[in-house]
Amino acid sequence: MRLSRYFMPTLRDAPADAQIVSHRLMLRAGLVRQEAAGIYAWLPLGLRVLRKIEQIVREEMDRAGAVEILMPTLQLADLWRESGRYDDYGEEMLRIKDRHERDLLYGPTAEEVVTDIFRSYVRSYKDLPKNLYNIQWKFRDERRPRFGVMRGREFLMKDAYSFDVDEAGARASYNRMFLAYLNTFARMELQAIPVRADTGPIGGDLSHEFIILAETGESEVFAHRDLVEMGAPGPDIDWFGDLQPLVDQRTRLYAASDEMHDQARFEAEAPPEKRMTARGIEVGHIFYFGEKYSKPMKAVIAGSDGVERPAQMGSYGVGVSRLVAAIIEASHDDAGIIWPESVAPYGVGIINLRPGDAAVDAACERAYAALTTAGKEPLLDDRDERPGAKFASLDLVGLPWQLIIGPKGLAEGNVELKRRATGERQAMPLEAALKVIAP
RNA sequence: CGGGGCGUAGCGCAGCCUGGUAGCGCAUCUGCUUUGGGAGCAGAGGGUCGCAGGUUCAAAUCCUGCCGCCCCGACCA
Repeated sequence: MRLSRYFMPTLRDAPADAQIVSHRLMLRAGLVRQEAAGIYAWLPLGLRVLRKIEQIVREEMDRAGAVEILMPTLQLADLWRESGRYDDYGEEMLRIKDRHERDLLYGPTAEEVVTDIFRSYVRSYKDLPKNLYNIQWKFRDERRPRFGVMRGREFLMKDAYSFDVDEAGARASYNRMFLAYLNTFARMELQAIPVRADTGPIGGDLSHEFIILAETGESEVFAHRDLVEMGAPGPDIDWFGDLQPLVDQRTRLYAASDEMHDQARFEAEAPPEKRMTARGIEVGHIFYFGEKYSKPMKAVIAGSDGVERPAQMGSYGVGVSRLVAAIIEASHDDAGIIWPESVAPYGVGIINLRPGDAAVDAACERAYAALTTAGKEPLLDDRDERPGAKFASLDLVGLPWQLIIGPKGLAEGNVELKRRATGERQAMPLEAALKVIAP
């Protein structure tokens, strides 16, 4: 993409409304524009990041055996009356009427819809397990939207729903999601800590929140340090084998968010040098909730004994749009965003320091063509701006590499290659720089 | 929803207390000079001062109501 033809409205000053760093940087870098409290338009750069995150989530869901569908944003109130949640959900649900005076709602989640789909087609234990997911916009009429897209009223969520014939199967489904989440966040270069979460009235120990570490996060986490260092299991595990040991390994170490924290247990279970207290952002939440929806909605499955029983269900959420902000919170500096390579909107910014200079233009075009061919998605800054302005706006939008091409360097046969994350710069011939970026 | 704050040009702000017909920086446009970390000079354009009432000879400024937005708290991907 050439900046001269692009739409990347960067701002020198962030609007006063934006308080936290990710919100300020998202507005300054031209990723989003606020339309109302908690409601945002996604601009080209922000949309590209959102799509890349979405794609990573999709790939890891697919790998773990989940199957993508797309459910509507508008849902029938009658379905929610069946589960009993229409009256329970409260003011956060955006309720609307169509022209026939029928009650609809803009979905805050999709347990009812997916259960309705499931029960329409699946009858036998032989068809299980199933895990259906979608990546769709959700609406919650938050009392207090805040922190930009971190807590919006409209947000993009990946929500998966597992169906199993019994609790053992449901636990296996839960484990797949548990490990898939660790892989998902690891691909975004985030350190995610699974912490035991409140399961509410369902009980049991099968609910975890995934907190990513960021100094500016809203919640405090207390965790055994080994948990962070253990990292993700990686893609090459036997997804339909016994995952329990891998999960146990990661759940027996102490980890709690502030509301679940027990200092005495923490001190008993983790030696002082292993106790880590940090700030974090919740980016995922998984639950096993059994028959909560399948029972009232009569999503029943015939077992091998021929007896019909409600399906055992779990649900698994990832805040896709929230992740955009969370990644920025976890990865930025005074100059702007530092995108992990996997979610960067473009792979490399080519800075033409002197548009109109034939040699510089030619070198930029050569780099642009080579990097495009190599799949590195270059963004060529060919605007008629001063060098300083280009450096500043490329630092702000945070592409992993900057390839700086100007007359002075070219006279010596060199371009300059800068790593955004470290600030490290190196002069070298263009061909060498291209090899570094696209080996 | 309770508490606090803020709405003046695209963005950041001053002016309001003490009413007299709107200003600064950045951005934008034109010209010239510049060009390796957000240039300099000269000129230009752009504002129903959130909205609606009221007080007054006169309202951005005072009063009332409403709307919007932000922050803290209680709740949440």
